Amino acid sequence: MRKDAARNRELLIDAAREVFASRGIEASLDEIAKHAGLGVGTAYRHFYNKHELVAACAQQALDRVVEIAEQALRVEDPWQAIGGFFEGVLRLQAESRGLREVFLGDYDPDEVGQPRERLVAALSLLLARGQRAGVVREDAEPSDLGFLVLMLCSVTDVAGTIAPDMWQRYLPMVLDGLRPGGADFGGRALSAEEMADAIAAHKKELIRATHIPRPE
Amino acid sequence: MRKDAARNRELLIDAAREVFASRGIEASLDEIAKHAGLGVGTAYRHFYNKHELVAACAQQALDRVVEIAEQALRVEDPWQAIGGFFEGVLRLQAESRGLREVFLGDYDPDEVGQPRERLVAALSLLLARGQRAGVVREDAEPSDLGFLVLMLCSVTDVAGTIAPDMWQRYLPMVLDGLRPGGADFGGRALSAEEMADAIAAHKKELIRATHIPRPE
Amino acid sequence: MRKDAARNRELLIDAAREVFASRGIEASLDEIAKHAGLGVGTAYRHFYNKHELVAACAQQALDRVVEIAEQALRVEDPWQAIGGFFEGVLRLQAESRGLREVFLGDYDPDEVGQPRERLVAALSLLLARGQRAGVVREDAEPSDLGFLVLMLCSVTDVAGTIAPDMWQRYLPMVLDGLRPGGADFGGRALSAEEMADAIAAHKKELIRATHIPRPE
Amino acid sequence: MRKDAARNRELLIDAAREVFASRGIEASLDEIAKHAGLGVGTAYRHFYNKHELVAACAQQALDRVVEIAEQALRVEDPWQAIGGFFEGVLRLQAESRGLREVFLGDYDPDEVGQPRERLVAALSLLLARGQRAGVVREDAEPSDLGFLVLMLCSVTDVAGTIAPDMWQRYLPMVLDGLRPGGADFGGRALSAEEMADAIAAHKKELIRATHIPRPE
DNA sequence: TATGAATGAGAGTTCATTCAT
DNA sequence: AATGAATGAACTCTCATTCAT
Repeated sequence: MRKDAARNRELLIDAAREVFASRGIEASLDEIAKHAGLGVGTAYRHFYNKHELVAACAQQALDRVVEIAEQALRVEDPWQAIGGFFEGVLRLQAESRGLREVFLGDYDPDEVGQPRERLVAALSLLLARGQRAGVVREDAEPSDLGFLVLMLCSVTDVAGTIAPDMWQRYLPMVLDGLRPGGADFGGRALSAEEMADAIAAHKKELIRATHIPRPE
Repeated sequence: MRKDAARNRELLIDAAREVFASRGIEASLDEIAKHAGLGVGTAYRHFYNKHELVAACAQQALDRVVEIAEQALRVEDPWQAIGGFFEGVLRLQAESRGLREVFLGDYDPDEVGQPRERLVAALSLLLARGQRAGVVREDAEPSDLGFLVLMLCSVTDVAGTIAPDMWQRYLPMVLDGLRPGGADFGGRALSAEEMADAIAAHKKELIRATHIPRPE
Repeated sequence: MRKDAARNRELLIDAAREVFASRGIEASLDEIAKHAGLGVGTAYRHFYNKHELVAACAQQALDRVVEIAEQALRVEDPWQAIGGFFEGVLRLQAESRGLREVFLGDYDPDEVGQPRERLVAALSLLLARGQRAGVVREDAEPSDLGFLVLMLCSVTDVAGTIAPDMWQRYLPMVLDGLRPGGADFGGRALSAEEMADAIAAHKKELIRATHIPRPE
Repeated sequence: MRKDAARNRELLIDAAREVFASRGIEASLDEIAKHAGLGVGTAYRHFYNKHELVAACAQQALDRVVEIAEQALRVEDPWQAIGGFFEGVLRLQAESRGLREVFLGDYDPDEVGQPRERLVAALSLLLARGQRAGVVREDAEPSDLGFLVLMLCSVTDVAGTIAPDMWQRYLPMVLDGLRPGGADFGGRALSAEEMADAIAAHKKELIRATHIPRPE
């Protein structure tokens, strides 16, 4: 029984991801449930409201990014590890359009705590290793990795079906910017907390697409 | 009366920009009209449907970007001209959040022909001047300017209210990438037509939020 | 000035008839006014509301039927006069579809008094002449002429574009029914007043399509 | 639940018939749903749009007419069978005003195929029996039965509440017209297909009141 | 527990009518 | 007197959410 419930939850999240990708985030729950081969009612047994389903998708996306970051940590060469992280995320983004939208809007910072911390930890390590090895500039910070990968994501997002690999054109430039001797940064970086705040703020915008917060 | 009508059209577009910025693109026409101090019916006298109002906002945004590009052309120094263009666009984006969303979705390529051509023309000139002066790498293309500015826009978009000037941190890196001797590009650039296509395709995604094309 | 006003009134009624015929009675006043080459405001100078414009069309239709009846009276032969009346009305109906709808809904018995009386008078005379000449059965009444012509109108109405002359198939039968020795009538006839009442009642149904009676 | 759903479907059709009868076909779905004691949403669960609800009413009306025709076939005497058919339909029409409007506009010839065929079959049989027995003229055709009953319906339609039985006055005349030796027909009859076409064309007029076809 | 029917608020859109010019 | 812009109530339809089965 428990197994079935868990299975249905997965089915719903997967269906949601697919339907959101093709129909946009304003797809109806009816359609998602049907796509999952379940009734709407079942969706409401697993998620308090549409918003929570979206959040679960975001969670899943975040999980995959964390995985990519942790995999990168297993790469011996510190510089290749960083490159691998970028490529991994971008490839994910290219295949599941809208990931960025969903990823950024991770919807409930309070509930996503742990994976986020794991992400920050992984990125910090990735960066520190590079800096220790002298292949990454000293003034780079973990949040820079976040913003730089985001920048490339937005290229993919717009280039879309026409040229889903467009990010590859700008990747060397971005990586080059991380090297020691790269152009001076034009301002200070965001701390991990600030970045979390920024994302949380940005999420509000996206959340409006799903409106209706918890009651009470 | 004509004057009042024109005034109301402006009022509506302004209201739409503001409401879209704060409530997202799925804000209702009722709300926009109210914000403009007008009745819904009036909105429909001026715009065939919601989609057309969004398109008008996009048009306006595009116009402003074109202006910025043309202003940049009047700057003597070719390199400063390019930097000025980047700064101008980013500053605009920072002040009117959501510009990117609306700008990219300029909604009817067929109807926006002329401004877009003016934009491409201006960017091409900007680039050519830089290349002739030897301050811009030879293999850069107009579409690169577009994507690079977009990348910085996305930073602003996410950093939002927390750090609306975050783009400044990455601007030097991006500009550095345009210099001769910058890191090799990782793939070919998009031609102006391809970029237009990509944007047009991307727009479809956004258009789903507004759907309902002209009838007949 | 007076001339212009009268001219515009005619223009509007004509436009209304045409637009109602092609677009149905739910056509908008805007469209009718545009078709007449005038502004909506002008329509409201001439007609208190949409309902009154419809009523004016009905009035005009009634006038034309009265004319047909009075023309028939000028035909020497009493039987041919009656046949001529039927043919005249049906031909009118065939060419301007929807006449029946508009005609029946003559909308304000109080205001249409005179033409209706002229119609009843003409029909009574038509009938009496036939009865006096012995070519029409004695128990026929003026309202019978009305219903019989209506029956044929409904055939035209449905046969529509496919076979606008379908009424001709059943005309002999109907006329035969008016002859002395025709099949016995199955019930009593309506008096002129009753028929007026029936039409007035029926009109209410049609009026609902135009709703909104005078205020107060 | 299935039972409840079916019940609600019936409730909606019944409510629609009643509301259409009293308020006209342009009654709002809100009103119909309320009359049925249901929410609008429920109406839309059962019928894709207003048009389909009207079509369902038409379907029901057609079904009842088919029943009447098939009942008539069970009457021994061929002539009385025909008279019974006329009386049955007219009585139905008298009690549910607007039947004619809704009946004629049976809205989707493709989907109503079977009942229509059953009707044509029944009418053909009715007629053939009469002709074989020598009580119906040889040149009468099934479509004649349709038009003749329609003619009487229009009388009822107009006479309305004032004299709902007015059709009885003209029934003998009409039946007499079907007898051998009745007045010559004034033109050819419509074939079953042509009549279907005429009705389908007429329906377009009515459909305008309901517009908006299925999407895609 | 799963289902899908029911609900109703809310969105986009139209149009009779009013009124400033 | 004529115009057409402005208004807002009303209509059709959608969809997140609830609830009977």
